[in-house]
Amino acid sequence: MRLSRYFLPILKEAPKEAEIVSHRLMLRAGMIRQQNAGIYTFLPLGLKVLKKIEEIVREEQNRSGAVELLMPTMQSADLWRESGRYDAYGKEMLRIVDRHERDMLFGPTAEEVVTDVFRTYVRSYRDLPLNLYNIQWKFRDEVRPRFGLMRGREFLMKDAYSFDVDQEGAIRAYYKMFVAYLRTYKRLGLTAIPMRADTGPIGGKLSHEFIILASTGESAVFCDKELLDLPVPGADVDFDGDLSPVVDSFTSRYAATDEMHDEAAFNALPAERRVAARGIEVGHIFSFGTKYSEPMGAKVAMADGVEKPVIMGSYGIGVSRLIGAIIEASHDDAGIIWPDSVAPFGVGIINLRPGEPAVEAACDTLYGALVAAGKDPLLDDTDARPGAKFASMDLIGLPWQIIVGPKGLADGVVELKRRATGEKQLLSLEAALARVTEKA
RNA sequence: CGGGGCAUAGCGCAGUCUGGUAGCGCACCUGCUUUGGGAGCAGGGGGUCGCAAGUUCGAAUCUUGCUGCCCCGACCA
Repeated sequence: MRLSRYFLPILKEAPKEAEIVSHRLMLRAGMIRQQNAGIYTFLPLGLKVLKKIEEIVREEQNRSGAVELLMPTMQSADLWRESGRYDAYGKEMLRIVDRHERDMLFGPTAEEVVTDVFRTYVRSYRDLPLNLYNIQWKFRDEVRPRFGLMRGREFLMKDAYSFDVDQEGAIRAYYKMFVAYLRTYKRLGLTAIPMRADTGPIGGKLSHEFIILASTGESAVFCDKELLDLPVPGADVDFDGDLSPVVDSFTSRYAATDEMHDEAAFNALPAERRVAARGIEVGHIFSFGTKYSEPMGAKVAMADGVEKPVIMGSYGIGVSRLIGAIIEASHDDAGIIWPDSVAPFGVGIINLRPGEPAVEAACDTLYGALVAAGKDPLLDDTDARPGAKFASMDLIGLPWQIIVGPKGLADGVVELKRRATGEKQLLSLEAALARVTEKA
């Protein structure tokens, strides 16, 4: 993409409503535009990041064996009356009456819809296990939306739902998601720590929040330092095999949010392993048995011919929230520092002297080669001054910058800069290209 | 939902206390000079001062009501 033909409204000063760093940087970098409290337009740059995160989430869900579908944003109140949640949910649910006076709602989650889909088609234990997921916009009419994308009212969520014949199968389904989540966050450049979560009135031990550490996190968290460096399974992990060693390696170490915190257990750790920090919740998984299958009649015939309600679990990742979370975890004074996996463009090329033939030619060569290599470059071909271009490129945080100017070209070199480290080196065009396109 | 704050040009702000018909920086447009870390000079465009009533000869400024947004707390991907 050539910047002169793109839509990237960069702001020098952040609007005053933005307080936390990720919100400020997203507004300044022209990624989002607030339309209402907790409701945002995703501008082109923000949309590119959202799509990249979404795709990584999707790949890891698929790898674990979950199957994607797409459920509607508008749901019928009748389904929610079946589960008993229509009255229970409260004001967070946005309720709408259509032209025929039918009660509708903007889905805050999709247990009811997915259970309805399941009961319509699945009749036999032989069709299980099954895990259905979708990546869809949700709406929760939060009392106090805040922190930009961290707590919006309209947000993009991946929500998966598992169906099993027995508790043993449900645990297996839970473990698959547990491992898929570890892999997902790892690929996003984040260190996420699973923490035991309150299961509420449903009970059961199977509930974890995935938390990333960031000073601006919403909740206080406590954990064993060893959790920060535990190995995460590779892409070759066998999801049909025994995942409990992996899960146990995480769950056997102390980790809790403040509401689940056990001071005594925490203090039993050696002092140097105690981590007390702030955290951002980026995922939540739990197993809830027959809470929905029972009242909604989602049953399968067992081998003996008797019908039994299925055991369910649900697994959420806040996809749009992750944009904010990644920025909270990865930025400096100059702006965002994108992990390579989610960067909106792979490489930024700065043309310091648009209109000068040698510089233009070098930029065109780089641009063409990077496009061919699939690196999706952004070429700043505008006539802004060098300082402004450097500042903008640092702000939007692309992993690599190639700076092309007449002085360097006179010596046959361009400057290659790594955004994360600030490291700069003077290289020939070919060497810079090779460096940027080599496999990480 | 309790507590606090803000609303003046696209963004950041001054002006409000003490009423006299709106200003600064950035951004934007034109021209010239400039060009390796947010350029300089000159000229220019853009605002029903959140909305509505009221007080007054006169309201951004005073009064009342409303709306929107932000922050702290309780709750959530």
